[in-house]
Amino acid sequence: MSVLDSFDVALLRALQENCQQTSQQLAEQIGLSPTAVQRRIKKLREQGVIQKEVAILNTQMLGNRMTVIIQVILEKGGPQVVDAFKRRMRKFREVQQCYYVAGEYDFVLVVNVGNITEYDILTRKLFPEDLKISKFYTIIAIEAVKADLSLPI
Amino acid sequence: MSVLDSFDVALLRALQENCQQTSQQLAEQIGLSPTAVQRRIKKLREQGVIQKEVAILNTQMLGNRMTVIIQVILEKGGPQVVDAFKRRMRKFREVQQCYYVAGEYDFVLVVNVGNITEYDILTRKLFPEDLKISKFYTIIAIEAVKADLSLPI
DNA sequence: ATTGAAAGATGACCGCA
DNA sequence: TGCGGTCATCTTTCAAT
Repeated sequence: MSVLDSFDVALLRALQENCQQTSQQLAEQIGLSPTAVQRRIKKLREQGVIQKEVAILNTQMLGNRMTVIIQVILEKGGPQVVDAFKRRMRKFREVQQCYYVAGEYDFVLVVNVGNITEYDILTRKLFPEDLKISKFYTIIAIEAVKADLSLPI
Repeated sequence: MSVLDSFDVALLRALQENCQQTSQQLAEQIGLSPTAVQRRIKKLREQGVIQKEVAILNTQMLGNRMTVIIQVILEKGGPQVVDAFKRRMRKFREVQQCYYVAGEYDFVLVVNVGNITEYDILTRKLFPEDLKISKFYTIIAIEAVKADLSLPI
């Protein structure tokens, strides 16, 4: 993995804002030729620095969906319990984010569901009896003031 | 705002995975002609259903950055305090996500910084004396097991 | 849904450090 | 050798039918 120069950083910043810009537009912004921009994008994709390029949808336009934050404490029990939990979380499309955290809780989840009924159904599937969940706390989001994943590089 | 049919939903699902697919690729997946796909994408963008299209970067490839979750309690004091806080959070690139929440806390933030020193500097800027912050609790993420914003539609 | 014109991406080639 | 620039070609988009 080669090191990123200032052109790469400028390019990544621009692509985090909008990845549909033409190489010409990007080229003007960062001061390079369109072809050089393309070559760099290709490389950054291959290296995995650019993980994916995705559409961000407007939650408010898709029925009043709700976001909840769930803090989870697992019953004490080795890394295999933790790993099983991680694998489980990755499977559920409703679990947008899952952080393995230090401190009082073991995991913090950001979950998106259509309504409170779906929330209830989901938690039963996420945390079945046989899974070693000790306790979980739910925080309901009233408003997503800001929601992106861009890195402040 | 017109209602979404099953083609739109299929299209949105695909674009949440990868927004760089050609209209031909998308057309094959959802069973429509490339032109129809283009028209629908155009409309969904104009309507704002597709909010933006962005590159997701690999945190691990950009120096060992850290994610922290911060729970904030404001001092009691009308909507103008809440609004001022929201406006402030939107300004900071390090604040990836900010949820206004119900319950014990007023806000939950997901913050990304380069290291613990940057975290310290940031919190001083995020929560200056004059702002009505009563208390904040920080949770350090050991690992981002999953991090996306795609909606489970 | 098909078609044709315009725009953009991709690859080959040259030059420079 | 690695990287940037230009040019030619192929692909994709987009609007009109």
